[in-house]
Amino acid sequence: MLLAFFLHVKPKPLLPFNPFTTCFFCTTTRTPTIPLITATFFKQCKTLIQAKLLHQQILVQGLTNMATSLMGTYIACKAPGQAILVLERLVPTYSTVFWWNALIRHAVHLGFLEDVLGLYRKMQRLGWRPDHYTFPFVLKACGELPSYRRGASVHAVVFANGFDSNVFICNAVVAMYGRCGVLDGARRVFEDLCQRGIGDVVSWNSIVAAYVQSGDANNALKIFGRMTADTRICPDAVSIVNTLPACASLGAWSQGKEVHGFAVRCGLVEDVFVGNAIVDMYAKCQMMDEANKVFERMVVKDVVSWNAMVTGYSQIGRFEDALALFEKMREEKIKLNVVTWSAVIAGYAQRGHGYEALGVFRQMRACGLEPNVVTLMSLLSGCASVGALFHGKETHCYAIKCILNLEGGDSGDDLMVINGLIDMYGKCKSTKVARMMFDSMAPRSRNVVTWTVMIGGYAQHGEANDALELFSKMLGPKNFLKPNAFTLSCALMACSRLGALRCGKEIHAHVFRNQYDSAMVFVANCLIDMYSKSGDIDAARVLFDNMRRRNDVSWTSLMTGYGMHGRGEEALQVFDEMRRAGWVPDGVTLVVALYACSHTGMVEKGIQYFNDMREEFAVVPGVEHYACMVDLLGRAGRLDEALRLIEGMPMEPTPIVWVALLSACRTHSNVKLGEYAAKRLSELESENDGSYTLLSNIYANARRWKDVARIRSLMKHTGIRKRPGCSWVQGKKGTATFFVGDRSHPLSQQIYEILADLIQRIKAMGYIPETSYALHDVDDEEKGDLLFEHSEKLALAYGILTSPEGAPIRITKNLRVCGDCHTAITYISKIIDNEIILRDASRFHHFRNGSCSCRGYW
DNA sequence: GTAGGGTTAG
Repeated sequence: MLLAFFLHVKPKPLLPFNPFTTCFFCTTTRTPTIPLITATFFKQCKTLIQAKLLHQQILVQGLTNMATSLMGTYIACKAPGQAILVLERLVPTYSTVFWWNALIRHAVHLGFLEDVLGLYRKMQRLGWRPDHYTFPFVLKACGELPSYRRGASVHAVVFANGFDSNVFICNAVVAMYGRCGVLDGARRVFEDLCQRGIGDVVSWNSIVAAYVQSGDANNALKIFGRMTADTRICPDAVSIVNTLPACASLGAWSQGKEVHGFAVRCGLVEDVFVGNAIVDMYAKCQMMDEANKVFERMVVKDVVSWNAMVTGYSQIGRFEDALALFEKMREEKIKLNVVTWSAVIAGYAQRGHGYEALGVFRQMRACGLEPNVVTLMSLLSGCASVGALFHGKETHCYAIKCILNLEGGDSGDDLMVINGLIDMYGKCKSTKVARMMFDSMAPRSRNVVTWTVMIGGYAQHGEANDALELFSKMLGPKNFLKPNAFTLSCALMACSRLGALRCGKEIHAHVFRNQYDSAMVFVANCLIDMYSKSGDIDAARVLFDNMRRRNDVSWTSLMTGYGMHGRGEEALQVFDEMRRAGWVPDGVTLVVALYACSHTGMVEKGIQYFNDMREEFAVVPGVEHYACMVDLLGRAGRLDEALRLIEGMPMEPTPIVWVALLSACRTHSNVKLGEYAAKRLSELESENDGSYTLLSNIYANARRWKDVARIRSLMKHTGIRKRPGCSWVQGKKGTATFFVGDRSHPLSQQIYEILADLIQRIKAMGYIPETSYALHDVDDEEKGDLLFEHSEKLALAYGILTSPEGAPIRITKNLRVCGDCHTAITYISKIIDNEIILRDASRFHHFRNGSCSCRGYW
């Protein structure tokens, strides 16, 4: 017998662990001995082969009393079939319900929940009746899966077999229903227990936990109240620990305080879990001083207590305190866990400090801790916030290594990480990679967030058409998923970018038909933005007036709309109303107010706001405010003042400031200052095609053709190409897009005919082409021809061709409108009936009867 | 029975 065993063992000496070869020789006599099988063997068994070796040895030695451990080992090696074989063959004579229960217990402990249910079914098929010991385990498995259907059938068996008098089992039923989210089921069983007077503290705790887990904090607190009033029941630590998160989620600090007091009276505060729950409750209610008081008094603290404090500080924006506490943890040699590190990483990420987040992540790795899903999610949002594509890719590698289940079958965590990755790639302007990930997913595994981050990625990076296409695909019959408020906001953002009024209105109708109460303010603000950026500021106003609830963004969005449409007085009226309504303008609101002033020529008013910012609004002027002021003074032709303002700035001017000055120089034909601004821009290494074009236009206007040529060759050398101007019109049959000299449209011939006719007619009215807007050193007549083919003129001709009489023609241009086109369109508006609404990169122009709403401040 | 995480606007 022994020899046979030797023969079996010997051929596999290379296994990393072999319980038998390691202790098979007596060290003194060098003779073979029979190994003593201990619990360690079972624990160390990690592979199926090792488990089978152990199995052999148990057979050889006839150690049937070790069958339970062996079954557990097989289950741990993911071989429940083998475990059942043990049950059926190894101990046929002993095979009783007891053994089945042992097996089921092992499977539950190891989390093999499907196997638990398989075993449960099989034992019944073989004629074994589950007993009082079986049911709690099986119910636990149903709850954790969760599977209401199977849970309910187990409940039926419990009921049919008269186990409903067993409190232990009934409590498990309550917990099972709770975990499956079937609250009325849980409640019925619980109330039944109470009525029969057999409910114990565990029953009460279970029903409270059920409500808390389902997010019904109100009912959880109600039941806790009933529990404290019931003299037969004495709440324990678990009751407290269950209830406090309910207070926290409601922000119900006063009820939390009562629970805290109750815990003190019952002497339960000494319990670390209770202490932690109290600290956490105060932290979540943003009462960090209270939290700190409890934390300081805690006799026993663990890493959870510290983490609750660190997270609390981080989440209310007291990140310095969070970091200080984090340092203290390290000083006091508290063993940091992955939660601690993740909290700090998330803190940095939330403040947009992606690189610091990465640094902390590296430290965490250096401590030998593996990131988990939460760490990676925080890290990804950090990378996304700063557009750190390279680090994002690095995180992607970690995700593949540590988390993503590459064998398919997306678990919830996988999906979350994939969504985070798509979001990161989208925000880092790698929409192509994002889309590849999106497309490579099984359609059914995508959820609303997956679609939203992809749509949002497109919308944020100027690929608004793709965003809307994807949005309509999402609603299509193949993948109908109900968009949530986030999705709608992203889609509306895309509409805003395109000026896609028709599509925006469809989304508005969808919002109207479906209830989006919880996030209505957010969505309504996006609608205001969409209407105003699509040219219908009055619709935006109606929407604003009808809002039941507003926030500061609502007000600012409306102001922005009025400002863009050149209705600066109304913008400032809204500003005043906003303040009268009790809202405190922030930095953004002031930028919008200044912007409204600058686009309407209210120079003095703007200067006044700017000077009063600190005292009246308690906002320290930032670079963006200075840029607005340079724009304001520049548009008004006060270029010297603008320059002086820049020179007096307390911070380094950013490119936007110089661009503002440069474009003012273009408008007011100031070559010298324009050259200076362009030089400063190039020092900041942020020359873009726009600044070259502006400078070139300035030279052309001064007829300095050599300089124009120089700029052109400079652009060639540096590889910077002028972004092609592009205009589009939203027609009934979709969008028609035009580039300069575009002849690709099917109606091209008619468009050019109409245009030629219009030009003839306005020339007769006194229009003179402003040739300085053409970027070519050719004679004036030819330049005039190039001007006539500008995209906005083509778009207008198409609009006239296709619009019904009297209907407004809405044109959008990706760059600022060309000065010559502006003049030409002003003339044209005199001879046609339609209002022309032109949106360019800077603002709206409403042309009607030979004048434009911008009154020259474009 | 306790802690941490994803998508939206001016």
